[in-house]
Amino acid sequence: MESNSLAHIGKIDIEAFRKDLLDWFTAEQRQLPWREDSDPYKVWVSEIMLQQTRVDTVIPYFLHFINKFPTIEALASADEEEVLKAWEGLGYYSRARNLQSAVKEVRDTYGGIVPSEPVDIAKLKGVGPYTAGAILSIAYGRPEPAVDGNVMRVLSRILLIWDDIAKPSSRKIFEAAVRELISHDNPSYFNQALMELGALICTPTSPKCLLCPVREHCAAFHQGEQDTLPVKTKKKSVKRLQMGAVVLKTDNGNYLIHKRPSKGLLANLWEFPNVELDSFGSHRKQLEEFLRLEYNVEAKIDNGLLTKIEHVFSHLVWNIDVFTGSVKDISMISEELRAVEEEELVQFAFPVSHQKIWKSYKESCLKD
DNA sequence: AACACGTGGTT
DNA sequence: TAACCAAGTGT
Repeated sequence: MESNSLAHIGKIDIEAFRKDLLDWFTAEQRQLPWREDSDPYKVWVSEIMLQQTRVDTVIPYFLHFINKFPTIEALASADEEEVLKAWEGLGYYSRARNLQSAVKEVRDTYGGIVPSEPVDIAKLKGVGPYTAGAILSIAYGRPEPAVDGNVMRVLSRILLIWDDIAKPSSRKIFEAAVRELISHDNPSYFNQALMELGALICTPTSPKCLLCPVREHCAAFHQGEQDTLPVKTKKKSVKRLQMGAVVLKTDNGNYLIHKRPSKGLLANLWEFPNVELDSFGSHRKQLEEFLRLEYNVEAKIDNGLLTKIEHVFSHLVWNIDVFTGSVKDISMISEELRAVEEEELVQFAFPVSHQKIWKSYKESCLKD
């Protein structure tokens, strides 16, 4: 990390590198909804959505979200339920809650103007070093580094940096590199160009070096190391949990749904009642016991599985056995449970696995 | 520092 | 198909 991580930076013709990179971006950049103007709020929303998420996935969510919450004021005054519903299916739901929290902070503390000072913007919830640099450079033209996975991959190759990019401590090496390389005439294009190059040309596998506008500046290309960089250690394998879930119909035709806790996995999203199962005894009995003890609900679980659903997260996998069942008396229903009509379900934000549960349930109803 | 935190596309 | 990947942040 040390001083020799950036040994190759002195060998680059920085002026020529900037020009080649910016000329390429000017000619080849994709037309994306968040590139139509540099409204700091829209830049902000796009950057949060793009965290760990593909451009093609984000586009429809961004269009809908900006249409529904066009301004900081609109988002700040919205119900959290509405915001989560607009985020449904995007994943990493704390992004949505942190974004709304930070937007309220901007309304209340900064007069509704996204702060343009690094120390201020970095305080906002959900705005880390990358997002701060992205907003500052793209919306305000400040020469701040915006180092994401693309930038680390691209610069590890151009500058032949062998540090492990999976280590948090490596990011500052790349920030130091960007501070030396960045165009002060157009920091916005420079940062976006580095990311666009990573997305379109300098890809994780099979980089398209023969199409690369800066290959003559690239140490890895000259040394034939483009396929060995970046160095990135592997993460450990995920844990598997056996879950049981149940679509529970009340005697007056409503369905029981549960709101998840405000912290942790899928926070504040709604779901069908579910619990981790052990391998001893009947899954039906375990579910009935869980419903009685946890929610004070006396339920009859039907014989036979409705379906099995696999829900893959970054760090774990749920194998969900899905049942159907009925409840007679919900007078003593617990707080986090709601009995809602079928038509009302669309108002609630569900994780993808529970959307699949409902879809499967509706398909099974058609057969009767 | 290491791990939690979603989802869908690719290899 | 299991593993990996994609414009990271919070704790």
